[in-house]
Amino acid sequence: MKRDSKLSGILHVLLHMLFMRRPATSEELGAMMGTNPVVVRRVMGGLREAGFVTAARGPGGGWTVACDPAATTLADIYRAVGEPSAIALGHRTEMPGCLVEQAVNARLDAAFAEMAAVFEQHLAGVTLAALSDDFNRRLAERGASLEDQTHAS
Amino acid sequence: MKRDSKLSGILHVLLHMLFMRRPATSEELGAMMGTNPVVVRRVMGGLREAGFVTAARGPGGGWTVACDPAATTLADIYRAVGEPSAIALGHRTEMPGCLVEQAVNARLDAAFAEMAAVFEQHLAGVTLAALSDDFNRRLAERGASLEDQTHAS
DNA sequence: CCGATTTGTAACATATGAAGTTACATGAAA
DNA sequence: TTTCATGTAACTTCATATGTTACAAATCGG
Repeated sequence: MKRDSKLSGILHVLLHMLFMRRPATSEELGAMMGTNPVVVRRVMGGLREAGFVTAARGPGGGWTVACDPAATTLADIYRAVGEPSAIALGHRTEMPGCLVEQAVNARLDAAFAEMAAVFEQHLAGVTLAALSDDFNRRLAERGASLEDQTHAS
Repeated sequence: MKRDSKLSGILHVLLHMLFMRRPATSEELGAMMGTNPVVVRRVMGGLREAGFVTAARGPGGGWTVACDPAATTLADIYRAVGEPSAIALGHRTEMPGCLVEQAVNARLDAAFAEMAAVFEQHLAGVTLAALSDDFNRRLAERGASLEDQTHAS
């Protein structure tokens, strides 16, 4: 199955934005994510609607973080990007007239629901600030500077 | 994302096979699963290699369950069908030179690993016999007979 | 007002992978 | 030796995440 990488991608650019003092354009963020500016706008649009970022048009415009990183969890971001299904398995048929299929689906659904719950709980336990701390820890371990990470790399 | 339904499908036919006294052909199983006999052979092939079913060629041949349903768990079957990834989310890049991406990936990987573990544990706690019991319970609730479930339905 | 810059969005194109299909070889039973 | 069945390779189809093009709308500096 082709994996959805919206969450991964958007977290990446959000974290970069936390270290920038000025609005970031879709073009810049696209370069960071290795993708097209339009893709960035599409995904960031969800965050904008949810109020986690703001967008400004025109020269000097771009995207700005508009939430408290210590109060925003990965679960919030996950929902804002449309909560794409985290589960790659499914049923063969959704409307089984067959009782065998019903028995199978019921068990699998229970497992799927458990997975989804565990995932969201995990995300809810990690704030953007925590991610930012992770990053700073890695920087320190490497003895690298913030500027080294501005995605010439 | 297109969901992988091999586990769902194969459990369905396995359960049917438990209630049959004779080998089931790929054609019959395909009709039950609403798919092509070749697809059935492909997936059953994994179970055969793992020893959970046997296949016989020629007239009167077909597939036969060759394991103890009370000793075979859904986790066994899941592995036998190739353990397709249960997780629909992924990283944007796998080899990040960027420390931001590393920080993000590490957190997401932890969440994914937790999901996968929970899923396999859940599957490991359900035997084919338990599924069969589920089915019989549903039959009783409905007051239906076994024959009603032979997939004309 | 004008032109440059940037977001917003629709419409279309590409790529990936699960599932479906065709074709034919192999083996077993009557 | 014919018929029924699996075994498997090769190809097609379909869904959908992502990428691309095109252009409208808004904002800023002059």
